[in-house]
Amino acid sequence: MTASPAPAPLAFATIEDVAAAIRAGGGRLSAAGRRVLEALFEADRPIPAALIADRVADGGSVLDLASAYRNLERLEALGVVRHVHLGHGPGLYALVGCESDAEYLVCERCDGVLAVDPAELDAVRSEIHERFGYEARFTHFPIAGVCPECAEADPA
Amino acid sequence: MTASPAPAPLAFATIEDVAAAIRAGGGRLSAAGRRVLEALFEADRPIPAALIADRVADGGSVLDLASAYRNLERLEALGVVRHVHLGHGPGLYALVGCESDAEYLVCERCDGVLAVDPAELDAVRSEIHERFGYEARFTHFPIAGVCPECAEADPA
DNA sequence: ATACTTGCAAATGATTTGCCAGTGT
DNA sequence: ACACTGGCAAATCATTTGCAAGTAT
Repeated sequence: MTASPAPAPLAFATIEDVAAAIRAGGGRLSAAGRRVLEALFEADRPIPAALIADRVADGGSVLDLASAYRNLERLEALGVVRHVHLGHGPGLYALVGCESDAEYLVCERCDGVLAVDPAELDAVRSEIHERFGYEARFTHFPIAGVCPECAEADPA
Repeated sequence: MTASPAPAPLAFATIEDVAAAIRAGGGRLSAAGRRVLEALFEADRPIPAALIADRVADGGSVLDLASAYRNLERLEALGVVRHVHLGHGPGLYALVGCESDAEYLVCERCDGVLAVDPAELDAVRSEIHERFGYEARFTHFPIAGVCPECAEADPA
C-alpha cells in the first residue's frame, strides 16, 4: 500500500487527544495518568498493570499499583484502553485502535499466543453467529486450544 | 439400557471406578475425597470448589476448602474432573464425561451462559483449524461475545 | 474552591502451601 | 508401618477499597 487507504480512523492518536476526552467527561489528567498513557503508547503489546507501574517507577516517578489500576479502569470506560486475559496470569492492558489491536488464540499446552487481525476471524465469527446468534469476540477472552506445534508433538 | 447404542464409553461411571483408578496410581480415597466425588456426581452443572465444601458441610462432615481444592486437583490430573472459567468468578468443576460435559458461550453483557453439545461446535472448530492449525476447545475457556438478546436490546 | 486523584494501607476473593496430626492400604 | 491425606493457619496473587492529603481546572 502506497497511498495509505485511510489507516482506520483512530479517535485517540495522542495523549492530548485522550486528555481532551477525559476533560470533556469532567475528569482530569494528572501526572500519574499521563505516565500510564505514556507506558501504554510505548508498549508494543498488551502489558500487565504491574509492569506499567514498574516502568513508570523506572522513569523516576512513583506510581502506586492501585493508581495504575484506577487509571486503567477509567481509560477503559472511556474506550481508550482494553484488556485481555491470556492464561491464568494478570490481565494485560493495551490501547484500543493500535497495531496491538488483535484477537488471540492461546495454546493450553505451551501457553503460546497467536495474535491475529480481527478480519482473519470473520469466517469463524459468522459461523458462530449463524449457529448460535452470538456475536463472538476474542479480544477479551481468547480462543483456547492446542497449537499446531504441540498437536504435532503429541496428538492426543 | 436395553440395546443402548454405546452411550459414549465413560471410564468413570461410579465412585468405585474412580477409587480403583486412584489406588492404581498409588493414591488413596479418603472419606473427604469420597464426599467431593459425591457432590460432583450430584451436581447437574459445573460448581465452584466453595460450593462443594459447603454441601459437604451441610451433610454434617467438615471439608476444608483447601482439601476440596487438593482433591479436585488430583481428580483433574486423573482425568475424572475438569474445570471451566465462566466470567470473572471462581473456577467451576464438573465430572468429565457426564451430561454436564459441554462447551460454552458466555455473554459479556448479561453474563448469560449457553452450554452446547461439543458436536455443535465442530464446524467452528474446523474453520479455526483450517485457518490457524489450532485445535480449539471451549471446555476450559468459553467463547465470549454478545448473546442474541443483548445484541437486539442494544446493537452497538 | 471544588471535587477529582493520589499514595498508602488494609481488605477481598480465589487458590496455594507449610505443617503436623490422622488414616487408608 | 509408610506415605498419602486432612484440617488449620498463613501465604500468594490479582485487584479493589477506605481515607486523608494533594492538585488539576
